Amino acid sequence: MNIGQAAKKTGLSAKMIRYYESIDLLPEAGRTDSGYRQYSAQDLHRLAFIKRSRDLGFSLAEVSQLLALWQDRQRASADVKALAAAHISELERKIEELSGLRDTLKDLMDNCQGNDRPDCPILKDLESGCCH
Amino acid sequence: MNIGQAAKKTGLSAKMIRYYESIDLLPEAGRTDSGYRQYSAQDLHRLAFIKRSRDLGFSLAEVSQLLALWQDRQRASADVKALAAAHISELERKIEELSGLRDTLKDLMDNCQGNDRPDCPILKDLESGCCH
DNA sequence: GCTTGACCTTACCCACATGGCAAGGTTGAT
DNA sequence: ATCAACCTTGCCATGTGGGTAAGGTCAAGC
Repeated sequence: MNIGQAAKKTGLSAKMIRYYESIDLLPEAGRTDSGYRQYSAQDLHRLAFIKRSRDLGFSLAEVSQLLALWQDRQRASADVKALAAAHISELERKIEELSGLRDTLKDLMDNCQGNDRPDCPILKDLESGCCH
Repeated sequence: MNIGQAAKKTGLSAKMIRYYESIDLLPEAGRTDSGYRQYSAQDLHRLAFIKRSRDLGFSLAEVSQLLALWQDRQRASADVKALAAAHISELERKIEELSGLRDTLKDLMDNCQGNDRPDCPILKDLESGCCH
């Protein structure tokens, strides 16, 4: 199967499949005589694993670790669970960070008339950190 | 005041101050005879505005718009409020997205024993999107 | 056999916001 | 004079892609 078909079947772009190969997330694909990459059902399986992992927000470095665990029949499920837990922690950290920003902005917005006049507590806050 | 001092006072790095100047977020700084950039209290004020805006999660493009409104004495506070509202919407979209990922991962984790054995529902999920 | 269009290849440049490093000039204090 | 601490510009890197160009290949239709 050519790269375009593999891309369609997995939801990845051909570009990204080549990129993953270039950073050794994928082994070098087989080639036809004319140099076209060829993908087997097993290759598609690996690509789909990557796609799903990315969709769940894992970084490529994390995907690399997950792939290693996936391939390792001696793995301990605790290792996978630890990776997932670390990722969840990171997600929660980001969620907290963004929620804090949202709350701050909401407070500022609620105090802003939002009319034709220039007075604006949002701008007042933004300039407030200044050098006094 | 030299760039290092301005950086310390605003919490920005000297590198970023130069970068902001290069992308016209800042006017070209004054220079000493030997070429050192010089910053006035007014310059610091603008830098602090940028810092605070960045800390609230606005992109540099949004900061640019905020600066324009800040400088415009004829501005309507509604315009500032609209910018803030758009940013809040974006924050909430991201929060929802991350929360969804977190919930999915939590479900998977809860079903994983996390022991020495290789069986792992997390890996099973990751490979599940495959080509059948 | 030739053309055409769809596919493939590599190799660049772009984004975002920032960090790092190198090579060299300036300043101020000792 | 020297030395440290500052400044300058310029280049490279990050991570996860998108775009685009110049060229090779393949299959279908004529």
